[in-house]
Amino acid sequence: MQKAHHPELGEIALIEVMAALSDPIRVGLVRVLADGHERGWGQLRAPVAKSTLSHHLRVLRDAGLTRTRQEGTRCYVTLRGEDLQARFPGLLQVVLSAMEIDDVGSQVGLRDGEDL
Amino acid sequence: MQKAHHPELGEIALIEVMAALSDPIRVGLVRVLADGHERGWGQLRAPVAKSTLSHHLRVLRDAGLTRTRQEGTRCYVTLRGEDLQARFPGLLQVVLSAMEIDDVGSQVGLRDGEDL
DNA sequence: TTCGATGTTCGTGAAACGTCGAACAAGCTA
DNA sequence: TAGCTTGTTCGACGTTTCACGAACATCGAA
Repeated sequence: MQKAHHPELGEIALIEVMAALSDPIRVGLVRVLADGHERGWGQLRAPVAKSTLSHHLRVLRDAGLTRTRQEGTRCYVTLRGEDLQARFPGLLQVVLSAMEIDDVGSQVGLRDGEDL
Repeated sequence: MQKAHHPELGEIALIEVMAALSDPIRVGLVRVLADGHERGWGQLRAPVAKSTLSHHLRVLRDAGLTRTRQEGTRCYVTLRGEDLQARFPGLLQVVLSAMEIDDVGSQVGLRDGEDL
């Protein structure tokens, strides 16, 4: 499909990261990806239309939170855990903990019983 | 003037906190307040009209990040550092560090040479 | 009481956001 | 080739956000 711009490590901006994490759907996606496993696009289950999901994944990518890889017609997405740790140490960890405390984004999950 | 709703500790929502922190002016305000000192409204210097500043301070208050106290015609604002620590441990610390790394919100400061 | 200072609220407008369905592009598969 | 699947892109729409100036309310000072 196309370019899919990923920001460099040094280009990851705090404001955009925060903005990306201020939507429940996106927070849910981050939570699903938090185990570090790469996920196929189709495994993700969220209560929105596919165009909307595409939009949210793009916001996450543009903010530098995730990396998208393409293989044939499919996309795979991963959390940029190490990059985030390098750029803003501790941020991801703390936010993930906070997500659980507040139970944000639980509406997002994986298809059926896929866990790992 | 009026009510000025402050959320209870348990009502502080992660999504709103993140949303509040996704604006440079508000991040700057948080940074100024990060030393824990209470600040008079008039000490704050930000490149926006006063009605806009009022708006931002309201967003921070509604999100549970700050507490506003009134005395006569003046308002004083403080970071709810302890409450935040209790609700989302480590979050504020990490975000403050990230703010410095990315130098966000440096356009906001205190009037003249006021430091403490 | 009158004035000035301080913040809030209101009305407005521009921009951004979240959402959707439809149309499109690209790659498998038959 | 034709058709299916997958994901992106494109308006469109309504909501929310940010910004401003003007008007208002409140209090302290003159």
